[in-house]
Amino acid sequence: MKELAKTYDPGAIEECTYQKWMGRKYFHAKVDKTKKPFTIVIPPPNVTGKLHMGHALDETLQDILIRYKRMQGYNALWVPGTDHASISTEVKVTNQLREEGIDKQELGREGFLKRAWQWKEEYGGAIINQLKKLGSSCDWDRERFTMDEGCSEAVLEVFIRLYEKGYIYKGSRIINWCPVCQTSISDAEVEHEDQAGHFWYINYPIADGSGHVMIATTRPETMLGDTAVAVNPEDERYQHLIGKTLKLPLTNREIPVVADPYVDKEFGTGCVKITPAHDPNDFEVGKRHDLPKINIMNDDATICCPGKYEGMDRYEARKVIVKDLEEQGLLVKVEDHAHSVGTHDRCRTTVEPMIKQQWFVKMEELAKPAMEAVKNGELTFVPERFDKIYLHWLENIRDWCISRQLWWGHRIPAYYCDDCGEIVVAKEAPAVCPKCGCTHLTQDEDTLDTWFSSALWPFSTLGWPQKTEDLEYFYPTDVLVTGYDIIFFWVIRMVFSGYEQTGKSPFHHVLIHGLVRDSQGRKMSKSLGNGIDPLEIISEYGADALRLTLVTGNAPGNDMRFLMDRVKASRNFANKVWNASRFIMMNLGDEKVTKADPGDLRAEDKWILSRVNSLAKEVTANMDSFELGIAVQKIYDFIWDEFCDWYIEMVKPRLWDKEDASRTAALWTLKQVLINALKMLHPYMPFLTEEIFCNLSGEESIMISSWPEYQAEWNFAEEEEAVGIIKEAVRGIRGVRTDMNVPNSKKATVFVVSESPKVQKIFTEGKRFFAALGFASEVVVQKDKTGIDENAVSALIPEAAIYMPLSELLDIAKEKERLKKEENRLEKELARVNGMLNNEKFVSKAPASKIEEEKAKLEKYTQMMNQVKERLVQLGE
RNA sequence: GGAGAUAUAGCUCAGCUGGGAGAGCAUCUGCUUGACGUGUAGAGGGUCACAGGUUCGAGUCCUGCUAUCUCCACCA
Repeated sequence: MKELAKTYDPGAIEECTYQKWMGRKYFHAKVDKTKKPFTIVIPPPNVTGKLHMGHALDETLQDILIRYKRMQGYNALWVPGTDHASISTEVKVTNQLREEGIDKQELGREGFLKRAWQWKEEYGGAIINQLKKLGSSCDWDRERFTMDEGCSEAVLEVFIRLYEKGYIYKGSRIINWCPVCQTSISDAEVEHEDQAGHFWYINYPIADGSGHVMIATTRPETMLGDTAVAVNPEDERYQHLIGKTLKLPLTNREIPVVADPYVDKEFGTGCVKITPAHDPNDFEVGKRHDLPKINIMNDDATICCPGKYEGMDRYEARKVIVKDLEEQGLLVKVEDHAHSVGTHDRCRTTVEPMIKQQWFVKMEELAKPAMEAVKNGELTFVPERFDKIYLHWLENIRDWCISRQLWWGHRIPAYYCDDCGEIVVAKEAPAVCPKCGCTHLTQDEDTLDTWFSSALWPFSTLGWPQKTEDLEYFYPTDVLVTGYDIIFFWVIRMVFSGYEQTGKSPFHHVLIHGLVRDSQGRKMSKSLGNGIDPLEIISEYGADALRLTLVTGNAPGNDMRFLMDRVKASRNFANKVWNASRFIMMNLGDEKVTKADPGDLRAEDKWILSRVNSLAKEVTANMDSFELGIAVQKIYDFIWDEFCDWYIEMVKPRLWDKEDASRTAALWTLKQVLINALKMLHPYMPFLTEEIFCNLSGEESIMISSWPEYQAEWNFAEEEEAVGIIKEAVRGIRGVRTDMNVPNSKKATVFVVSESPKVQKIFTEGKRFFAALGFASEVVVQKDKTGIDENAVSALIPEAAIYMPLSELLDIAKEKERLKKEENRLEKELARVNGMLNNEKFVSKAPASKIEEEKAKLEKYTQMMNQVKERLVQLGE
């Protein structure tokens, strides 16, 4: 057994421990029908990504579950990988090219993709290595990428299947356009934010010269594309206008006044300009009234209408248009108006609704089984409240725009015949057009939304669409762990894709976590510069300390603040475990101590065995219901409080005494309990526990050892009670001594007075604890106060009265004060208990066990109260 | 406009299906006892936001209300 350092040094062991695990293939899982599988697929981080606290939390939770299940004997598989992250990566590569003075368009599609792959190979792996620093036990042999061969095949397969079933269609519809990224984006990618803006009131002249119609708009520039003005059909003010024609200012185009219930009579002027090509609502109104759709913008959001405004940016055009209207006397007034503006979540640019030919997934039918899954419990969210958010989104789902005007991604497998216009959707380019037989076919230029491929991740990574053994065995996966921020983007799309393609939910449970915020509760962000780098925390405090910090004291689904004080507390705990282990190993020396004679086990041994036993039961139950923070809190308290501060201290005298017949039993118990505690801690703190476990047990690895299970022979109720009483007594003695300012060096005889033979026995057997824990020189147990100095200091516990003849130190005033306080407390307790027991309704309605419990308390408090009163009388009160 | 979350000790937060208010940090007072001062022993500190209700009993369930945060939503 090697000498251990005085403090735990994570840096010294993490790297080589991880290498050991990798080398021995402990993370690797293969089909084994004799074992039950447990599968998690990683939410693939973007290849552009750098490990941040959100990842650290996400990976830690998954690793805890995987390690736990692996120890429980499951065939645990954690599939890792990365996401190609279409826009993010494309922007990165484009910028890199620009720095080299290369224009993306000039380079062309093929050249660009070559560079993008190079970029992916060079930088895309960084995050994978960072995940390893955390201790993640992913099966790296199975690492996948959303654009690798298998995932790409799955994408083609799904696209074609959905197309053939009519779920994917191409259509000219109004979509969200990002003028900077120059691509369409889905509704989910639009973030709405409130911005201060204006309301411009503008007069549109009636063509027959009979006056004006006043409209209000937040976007005057879009009037260039107006093709109507709408009023509510029931609006009495405007009945006479319906059907009339207006002269659209600045263009002199004539547009009709239409009646449409969409218009809110109360809002604005009750007259709404209709711009079908640049507003989703207007688009709908336009469809109902068969209005023309006039596109007024280029892809970069400059005006494309011929004339004065052509080429102006949309905001510049707005200014000029307002000025022109003012000059023509058509601008009535301007009001401040806050309104919600849609922005692109990647670049914050205000999106422009535009009509474009795009590919869509028809969602209505696909959403049904996804909703049903949650309703019938096939799929559960932890915590449950996310059910509602998920269902609400699905109930209101709209078709999913999946085409992107980007190069980096899965190219849409649609081919157009240049001659006859036929569309062919196929895995490979057809040689000839099936309709006209020509050979002039061109593939669609667009790529797919990056979430299209991640939607297939749980099964594409297991070999789908092939019917692989892996898929058969490991799918559906068990748990998906992710943040609430991507439920819409990802979770929902995986679920409906899973049902559609495999007939099953891709996972049974979704464990949702919140965001890791900074110490002030702000989001960690690049622009604020308040991000904390997990790798720095790991190098300073260790991966285990970081992991523990991230999962302690936080309920699922809630955001958490990242506090350095908590990291330090976690580090301290690691050190505590280290030192407790060091102490045990020092005492074990070269002894193996593989067994103990049960007859040699003392009360404290049985107590701690019993405690670790019930801990295993509780922790297992907590982990099974995903209460990972509660579970680790219990392990933490057990190790630090019960095991270190009590058990180890209690057992020290037996260890010092080499002649003690029960020394081996103590060593054996220390070892057993430590091993069990380490095993329970291992999913949380893998490196620390591995290092100690291997030194202590001589076994290969803790991560392949078995999870502690509750065992009936380690259930010692009697000893638990006895040690409980001893602990109370020790606490009482310590409390009194501190109160009286008695130095530890001042030993005293401890008299224990109890009438109960059972309690007398407990204290007689427990005498040895009082020397070390209660600074006793001698312990005398008796049934009354005979022979005890009147002026002895007292400590009263429910089962006994304890006296210490420290008369020279007895401060009567202080002792009285303490007793009064105790009397006070007891009075309250007694009042409460009596109140309950005297309440007829309580006695008749409460469960019998509860009544018994309260009766027992009454007895205990009464006994205690008598002692206190007696003592007060003794002190002349 | 809907929906959700949070409100518990000075700070950051736990508290599962209702049955005597908890942790870490901070504060105060002790301790050079042979694992650990990244330690140890003790102490102080809370009308569990507010108001009702259900119940023998509510931090926990219900209703309302206030504050803060978040998500969803096409009000020009």
